[in-house]
Amino acid sequence: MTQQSERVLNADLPGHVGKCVRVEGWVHAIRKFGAVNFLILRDRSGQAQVILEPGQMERLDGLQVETVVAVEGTVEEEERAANGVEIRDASLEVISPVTDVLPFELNKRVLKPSLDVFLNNATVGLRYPARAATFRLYSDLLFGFRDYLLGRDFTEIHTPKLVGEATEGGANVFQLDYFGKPAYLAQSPQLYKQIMVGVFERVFEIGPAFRAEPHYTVRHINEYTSLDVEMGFITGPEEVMGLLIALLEQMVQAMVGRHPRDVEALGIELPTFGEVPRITFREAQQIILDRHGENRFEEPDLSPQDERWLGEWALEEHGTDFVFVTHFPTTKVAFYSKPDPGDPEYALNFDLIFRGQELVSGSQRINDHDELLARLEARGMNAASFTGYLEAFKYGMPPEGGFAIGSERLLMRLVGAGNIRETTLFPRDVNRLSP
RNA sequence: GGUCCCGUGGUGUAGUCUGGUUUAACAUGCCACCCUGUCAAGGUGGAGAUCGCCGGUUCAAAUCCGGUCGGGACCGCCA
Repeated sequence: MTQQSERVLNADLPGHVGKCVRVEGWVHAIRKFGAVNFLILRDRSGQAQVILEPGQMERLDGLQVETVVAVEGTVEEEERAANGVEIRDASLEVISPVTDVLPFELNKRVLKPSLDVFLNNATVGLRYPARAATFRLYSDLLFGFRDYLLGRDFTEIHTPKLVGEATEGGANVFQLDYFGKPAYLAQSPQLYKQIMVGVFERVFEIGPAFRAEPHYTVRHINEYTSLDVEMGFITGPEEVMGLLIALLEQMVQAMVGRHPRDVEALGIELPTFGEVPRITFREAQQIILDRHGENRFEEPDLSPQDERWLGEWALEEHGTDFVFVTHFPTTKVAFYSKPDPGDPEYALNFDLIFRGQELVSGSQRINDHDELLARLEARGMNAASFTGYLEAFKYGMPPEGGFAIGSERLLMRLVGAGNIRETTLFPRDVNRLSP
């Protein structure tokens, strides 16, 4: 049995100058010059340049890029190589040959295929370095999310996605057959996370949310990953909003700290936080009237155009990429949102707009059992189907509140993607159920 | 669900408005050959598309009309 060198990652090669190493990865590109050939090898850490003599080059005859290979050779300093080193005197071993031509080029500066073609071939398309980098940063954002919350005594939970009742009412749920009974895919962990405040005070969940709405927009998909936070013993929604901003700052820091080269390579414009303005729904409408001459006072909610305008306002007037809009009409918010005691027409809720798009919504919740019951009945909802939820309030619930971040939207806005499907690994939309 | 746009080699586009010198063009990819420093390599040559599908108008359709399927954008709704 021949002694096999231990694998070295491409990014670590500069620390192995003069040594014989083994690298493994995918053939990203080949540049043939007859006598001397360049092989660009890609692994999880990055790319490396290998010099292949013609005899070694022959081993790739008939094979395509993305062939998986192992290369053993000597690391040499080389100014002309991309990261200052290259591998010479290399011997190449094919680990997994590729004979089919790729559906589109992965080794060009720009990715050419339309989004539809890309997504139909996402299994290989995601290997495109910039796309892989995007999702590496997504992982960092989630790390930052966990890191911040665990550090503040939050408990991570996972609540069921198969539920017997539609979470918040409405018909926009996927129904399925559960041993002969109707069941639904959870549209939100909302009710369960509130229940869990009664156990842990502070909880969070990273999990899927399913929405059966047939929406055709660049910012909606039918399965998305929701970043849910819920906390008890709050003094008001302001406390929750403060935590949200600090949390987002840490998430961005995690991204920059863990993969600064990806941040740079993707040309990410880091968000400006500053003092995030907090305006009420009515104030937001006034701003739109003042700045754009559009009277929105009869509208029960903000339109996408309104959100874009408010994003511009926040940037120009407050130098921040964020703006809170609070106190939406009580009739418009979810049944569990607490009305403002000072003006019950409006709720103690908030939306956070990031770069002109709704990113987070949250509120202080009704924590009084009887008030909750009355609210359900006033809305014509069947209180009997909320028995388990209501029980948690019957047996003692502190003032509490929370929010949910659309994780793919956050990533979309950070990397400047034009469509949420670009920041979802395998998006589920009205027409797409595979891959 | 409403409105509007788009389907041309593997991929991305031009050509469509104003039907006919279009054996459908260009780039990239693929194949072959040349090249000792590329890094979006370069050069020469080659293969690859009955122009989404069905029907209609016409002497003639990628081009005009109708239907159909597929894709995209905006609105509604939301994260």
